[in-house]
Amino acid sequence: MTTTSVTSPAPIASDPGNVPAEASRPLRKDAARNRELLIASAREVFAQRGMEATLDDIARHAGLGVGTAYRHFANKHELARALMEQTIDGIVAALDAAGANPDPLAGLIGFLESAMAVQAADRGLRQVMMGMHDAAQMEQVHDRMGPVLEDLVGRAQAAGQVRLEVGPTDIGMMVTMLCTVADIVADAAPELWRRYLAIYLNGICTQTCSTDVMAAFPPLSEAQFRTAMAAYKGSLG
Amino acid sequence: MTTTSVTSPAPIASDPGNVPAEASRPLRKDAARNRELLIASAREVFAQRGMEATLDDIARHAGLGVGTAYRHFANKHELARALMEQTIDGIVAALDAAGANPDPLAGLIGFLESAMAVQAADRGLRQVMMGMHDAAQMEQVHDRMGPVLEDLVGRAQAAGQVRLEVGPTDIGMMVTMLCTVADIVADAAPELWRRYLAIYLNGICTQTCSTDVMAAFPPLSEAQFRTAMAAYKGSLG
DNA sequence: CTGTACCGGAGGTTGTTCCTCCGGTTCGTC
DNA sequence: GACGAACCGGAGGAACAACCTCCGGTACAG
Repeated sequence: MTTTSVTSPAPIASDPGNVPAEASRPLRKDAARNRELLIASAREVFAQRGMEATLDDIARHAGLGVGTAYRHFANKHELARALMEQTIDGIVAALDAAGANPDPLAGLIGFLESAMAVQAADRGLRQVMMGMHDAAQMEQVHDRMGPVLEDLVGRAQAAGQVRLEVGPTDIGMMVTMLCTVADIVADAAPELWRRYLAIYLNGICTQTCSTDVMAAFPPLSEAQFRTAMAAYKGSLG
Repeated sequence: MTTTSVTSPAPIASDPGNVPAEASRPLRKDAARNRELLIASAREVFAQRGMEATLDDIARHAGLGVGTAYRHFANKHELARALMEQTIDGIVAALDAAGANPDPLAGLIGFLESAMAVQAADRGLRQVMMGMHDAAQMEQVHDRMGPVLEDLVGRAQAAGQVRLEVGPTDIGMMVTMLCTVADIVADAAPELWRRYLAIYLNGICTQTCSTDVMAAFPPLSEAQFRTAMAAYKGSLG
């Protein structure tokens, strides 16, 4: 879509190039420092607490006052959007790389693993990818990933690696489901999504495999499961 | 929902027996009628909009004033809890029945299908089962279902029907994931959870199957997927 | 017909989120 | 080293939402 003019190569993070309407004078030293602090803080806070975090939260976490935060960013959405864009670009790039893999299933699995690893560590990102926060940004993701994914699945099927009943949106739905797992066990077992990815892949592939993954990431115990589900309480929304 | 008569012979629905501290006189005719209206309305509203519905909403949906609602029920939680309890009792009963099935896998699958069918139609219930609303009630569910599920999975493994790496909490996690799907496609394809249940079963069973289910419930088209994800926006929390 | 139980919904209370405002501080320049 | 512009901080107000109460008016039971 319209590449946001908000940012340059090293987007938001680096320099005073992102006031759009004005060739601004260089930020004063303290202002520049605080801007960086805010961006770093935002990254952490959004990753940890998700999009419902407040600009107030971000400011406080950066050790700054609220006013300072609002002077630098009109609102949290502007900030969040720019931050997410960077991360999503990385995921899309990973998919493009996967699309070039001569072994389509290996490419697909590799992509899923890297994309999920990023999402497992970032609750804000999960919310964007699951459509729970910014619809426009999610659309953009689908625009860029849809065709590549379709091609990859098609080729994996042609190669006899993936069952013929499977469709491209099954992959999207799988990612969404795995994000739910990642949300639930973010604290207890941050890599448990790998187990359920393995099971699901088992379900859509022609050959059974992944016994080793399932051994490496065993199921939650009954007690762990209960604790995790209870903690999930307010986790979304 | 179903058009069943509101006056079921079940707990909360029937009569003035649930004012605890007082052997109350029978409700006046209009009061009794309104009480039933409120209960029916609550069932619909919670199922459709989930637990974040307000007693105000329920009253309005019943065509009554807010005051009337608050006179009958101290708050929405009291009402919700009683309502959910009935539904959950049904699910637990289904599990107990499944536990008695001589074919453990058939029992397990039958239970999952019936439990998911109920949850797919009731967003409020999904929230309770996923721990997003009432922790105590969820605990109760786990207490009653945990042992039966464990036994069922164990027997299915002993019979060589389910892979040995699988644990009982995998079933719980699977249900949770399927609830996410049900949430997303509640409007677009209310039975699509069956497809993903089939895929997961494929992933945890020793034998591949379910080709027919996957054909009967095909994947969303790209366009459907996008629409559903976009609509999911505020669906949770 | 009369008194009591019940109805309705305006509006108060509390809690949350977002943002603004301005006295005081720091920076960079002369 | 001193002055003005740019910046900081956080109290607090505006906007919103959820929840519940109150009381004038209405419908039922005897």
